[in-house]
Amino acid sequence: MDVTPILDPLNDAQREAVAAPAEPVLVIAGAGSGKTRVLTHRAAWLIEVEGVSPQSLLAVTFTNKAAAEMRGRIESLLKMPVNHLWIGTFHGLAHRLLRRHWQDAKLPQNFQIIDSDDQLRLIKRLLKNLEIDDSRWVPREIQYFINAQKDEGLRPQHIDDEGDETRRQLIAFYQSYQEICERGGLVDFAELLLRAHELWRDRPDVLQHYQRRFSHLLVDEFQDTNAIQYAWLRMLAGKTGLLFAVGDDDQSIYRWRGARVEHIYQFQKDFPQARIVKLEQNYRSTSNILKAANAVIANNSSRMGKNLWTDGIDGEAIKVYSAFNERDEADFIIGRLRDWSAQGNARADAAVLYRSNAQSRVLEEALMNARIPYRVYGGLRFFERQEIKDALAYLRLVSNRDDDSAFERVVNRPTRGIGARTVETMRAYGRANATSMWRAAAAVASDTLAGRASASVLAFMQLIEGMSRDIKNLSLADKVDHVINLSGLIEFFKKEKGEKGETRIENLEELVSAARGFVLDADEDMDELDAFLAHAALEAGEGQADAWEDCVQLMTMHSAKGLEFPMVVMCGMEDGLFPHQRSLNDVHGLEEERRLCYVGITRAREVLYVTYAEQRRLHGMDSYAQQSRFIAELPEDLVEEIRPKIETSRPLRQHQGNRRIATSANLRAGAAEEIGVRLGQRVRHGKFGDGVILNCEGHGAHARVEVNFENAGTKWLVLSYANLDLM
DNA sequence: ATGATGATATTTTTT
DNA sequence: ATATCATCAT
Repeated sequence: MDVTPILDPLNDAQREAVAAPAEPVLVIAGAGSGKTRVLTHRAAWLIEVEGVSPQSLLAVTFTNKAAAEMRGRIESLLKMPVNHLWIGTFHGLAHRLLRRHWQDAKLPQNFQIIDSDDQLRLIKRLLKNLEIDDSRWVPREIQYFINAQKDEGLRPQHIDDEGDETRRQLIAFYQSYQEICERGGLVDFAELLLRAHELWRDRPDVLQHYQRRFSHLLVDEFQDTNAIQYAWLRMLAGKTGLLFAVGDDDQSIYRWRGARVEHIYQFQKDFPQARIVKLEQNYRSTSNILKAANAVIANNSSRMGKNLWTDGIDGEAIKVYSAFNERDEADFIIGRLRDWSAQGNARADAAVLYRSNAQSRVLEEALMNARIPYRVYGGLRFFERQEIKDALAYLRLVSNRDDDSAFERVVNRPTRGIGARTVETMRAYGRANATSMWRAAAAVASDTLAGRASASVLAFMQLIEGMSRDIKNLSLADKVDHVINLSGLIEFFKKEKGEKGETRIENLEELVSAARGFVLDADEDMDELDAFLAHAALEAGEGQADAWEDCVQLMTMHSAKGLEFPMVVMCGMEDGLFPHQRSLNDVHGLEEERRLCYVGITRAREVLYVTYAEQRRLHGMDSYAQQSRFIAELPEDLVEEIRPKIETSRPLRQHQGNRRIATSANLRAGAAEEIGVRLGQRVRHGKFGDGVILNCEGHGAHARVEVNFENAGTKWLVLSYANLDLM
């Protein structure tokens, strides 16, 4: 057996993990230390060297992208396709189990998956239906509560209300929500995991089957597992299963959605014989960047402890720029991006990272003005678009009439004379008789409802029944096409003003293509339409499937995790923004923000800029902030401060006399002359109108003037950007 | 059923 | 500043 291709490209630590004997292994893999490489080489090692059948391997990831990448890399290592190797997301694998054992899991065969948006709508409707004072309840919080309980593996009957009325009510909501889901055969994301766990818990025979089959479990991003995911893994591993988990406690940034780093410590308790391997050699960044990252993360108290190092070069210093305001910050970034391009680098190799999405706007405006192509990550994905979800809801209703979530979505979309009143009547009937909207509609249409409403409801029901009959023997794509055409959605969107409707119709056509390209997994014995609907829910598609152009990359630090760029700008580094205001108050929150900062820094390969604005317009208000405490945590000797401001405009100290003030005034006048304006000069601004120059500071591209506008008050403007007309 | 008006809140995101 | 949402008027 030639093990060279598997072991040769590895360093000692990586090799120790990959070639570990049959024992549980926990790999603490620092950023850029070759985590995916270890995972894929371990799989190859097991198959090729240990003779483990691919069928006995289960590899779990968090995202579809990671799953696809892992499969691709294992196949290229082994130089053969590994179809029987189960690689997937926790949710995807749980879904697979539930489809195979739908009866044991007490689900209808055609159960459907609802996404968080469907879930939220369901909860909003539930509140209406229960005639609850909805000013007291925020649907999002109820959703959060339900998911948090499910993530912990808890059913309503397991939860203690602790004598708290609010909590008691929340538990009641969970209960009612669950009843609606059960009735409609609906399964939300958290439910997939919980059900799969309960399936194994309640059916030892089923569990045993999988325990026997999967002798080796590989887990990616282990620090991101929530309680139910870890419980699921532990159950599957049983006494003899071998868990190989890879993660980084310092990159745990998803506590707010249930992830528990503590599982890394729990692992060592649950598997005391486990081998722990730390990967600390970094193959991504310059030494300076790594030193900075190490220094920042060292301020966290709860960590396993790890120090990244490289045998590469020191590289450039980390450049910190303090901007006057967010526009000046954006201008500075534009300048650096221009330099970057001018030095012959690809724009796509530069990324601008920010803490929250709202920050992208100013950057986008500046990039647009500067004619620099850019791409914003995140945003609406294909299967999440309204029109797509509308079409899918029709399909869901065709597949299962009791799907209330789908029913409510499309019953009056396009408008067909079934208004709020009529729907309310149906809801009331449904609630009173504990039945679905569809059955309620049937019952109500024949007696309770008035003529017009009744006719509309009957027409809707006939439409769905008709669709169901018509498409029975059609191919999947033709089914989708037919349902879209009969639904009336096309005409409905045609009436929409602007180009929006046009785009929506194009998207619906795209949905038909997606259906045409959909291939049902050969060893999955399930209805093709149901499989397609599940696929739509579990893989919402690309956020921005733009053609690959050479674009600057804009994204949040969260979405940057797992990526790397030769040049990185971390912007908006102000206390209150990053670390975020809502995380400032508790230690856990602050430490998570710091880990996020660590993630941001370690995205950079060669060049790292850190910027902040002293003044920022946020929520329509100007606010002043201190630079982020994380900036102060960067070692001084690694940092180069970029300070364009000149000292003349610094506030004068109390003890300074008139003479100094006069000098200062002269200096300002001189500075004004230098940048081509005169104090007291009248100017005109495109937006603020006419005004008078009161003051100025800085020079070159950073020169600013203070202008007193007749109608807009006093403002500081960056001269090179403000486009002032001198009068 | 649709549109205008005013109140409200505004991290992070995958499945 | 702005997006979302409920409420009220047309």
